[in-house]
Amino acid sequence: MSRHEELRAIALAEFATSGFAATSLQRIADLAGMSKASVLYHFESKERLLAEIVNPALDDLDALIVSVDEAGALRHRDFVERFVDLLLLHRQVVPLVINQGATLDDVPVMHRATLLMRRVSELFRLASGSTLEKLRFGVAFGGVAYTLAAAERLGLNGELPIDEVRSALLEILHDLLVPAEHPIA
Amino acid sequence: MSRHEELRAIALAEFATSGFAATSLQRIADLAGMSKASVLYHFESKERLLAEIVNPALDDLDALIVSVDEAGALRHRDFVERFVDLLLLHRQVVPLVINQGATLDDVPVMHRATLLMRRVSELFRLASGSTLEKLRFGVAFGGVAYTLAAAERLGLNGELPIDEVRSALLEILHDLLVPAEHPIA
DNA sequence: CAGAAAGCTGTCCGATCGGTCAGTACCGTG
DNA sequence: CACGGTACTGACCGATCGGACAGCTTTCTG
Repeated sequence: MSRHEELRAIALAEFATSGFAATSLQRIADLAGMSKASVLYHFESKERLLAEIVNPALDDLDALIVSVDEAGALRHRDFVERFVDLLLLHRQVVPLVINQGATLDDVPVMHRATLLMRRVSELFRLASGSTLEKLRFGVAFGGVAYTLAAAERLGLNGELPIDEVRSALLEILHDLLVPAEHPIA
Repeated sequence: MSRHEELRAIALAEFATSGFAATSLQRIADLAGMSKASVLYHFESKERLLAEIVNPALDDLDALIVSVDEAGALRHRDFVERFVDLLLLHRQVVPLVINQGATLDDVPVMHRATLLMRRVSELFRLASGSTLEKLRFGVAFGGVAYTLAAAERLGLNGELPIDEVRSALLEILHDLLVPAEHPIA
């Protein structure tokens, strides 16, 4: 792992657990065993460091949305599965965006995240749905993100087998997001 | 509304939308039309201000938990309803605790919040359940909290009728938390 | 070996942070 | 009128923040 990637990994872990504003460049430098000035040699600013961390995940999300747009129709079951895989792949970035997106929406990369999440919600055409449907969407994705954040924070990576988490999240999300398909109890 | 209460309300709104660390005493003072020194006259420290904001909600949660303990058994449906009402009553505090509890758990009042949430999870005996059950709990409460945070941030208070929100959240939470009672589709 | 480039650092800067303190204006009460 | 508390303020403090910059090594390359 290059020094550049190592710094990105360290910063991501700190941003996700302690918050962007609360994580100083000095702390990142200490964890990496170098000086603050060296961190700013690799990344021209703290904001740029954040952008390089978050953008890859947003790129993947963008690609997923585009592929759905091109397909013309949304196959819920299929989308939920790919979405969950994406969340798991970028599971450290998820809480960062979810928990601090509101606070940092003046930062370009976080604004991009907000726009992408809005497009996801429009994909489900739930933005114009009933209050219940809107809340189902919010609870589903907010809930998954929060759960991943908590798991990440408590270090349950080893304790909770990731494939179990995957199938559980799939079931929960499917229950919440595809209400039309499951019979009323 | 006394000056003291007014400051608490202003600070709560800022803490919830911008975060505790990112909200300076100077900003609170500006919003209240007074000097920073005056804010520190009313509240001996920034942490104390946070505590006075969060503790009333935690007191209510504590009382709810105690009443369940005394009842001996947990009636899921009943508890969920009272819990949702509590979340709605303190809906500005919820995102504050959920989103920033992890970051600020060295602050006593936030640590108290963490302990109380743990007791709630134990109430459902889901802490020792399967991975699926653990995740159901996380998704449910994380999702509700995130949704309330988003609604608060986007100013949907007027747009989303609160009684509609209440019944919708009840339905969603009940679906997620009382899986044994709803027949498999 | 020479010199360019990359990696890294100590030092300094202005701004802002939470918090302290002496002092001031206003208040109801004797 | 005098006075004791309440509300409030400007000035100041040390610490820390993100960032700029000149200069020092190390490494790569012709």
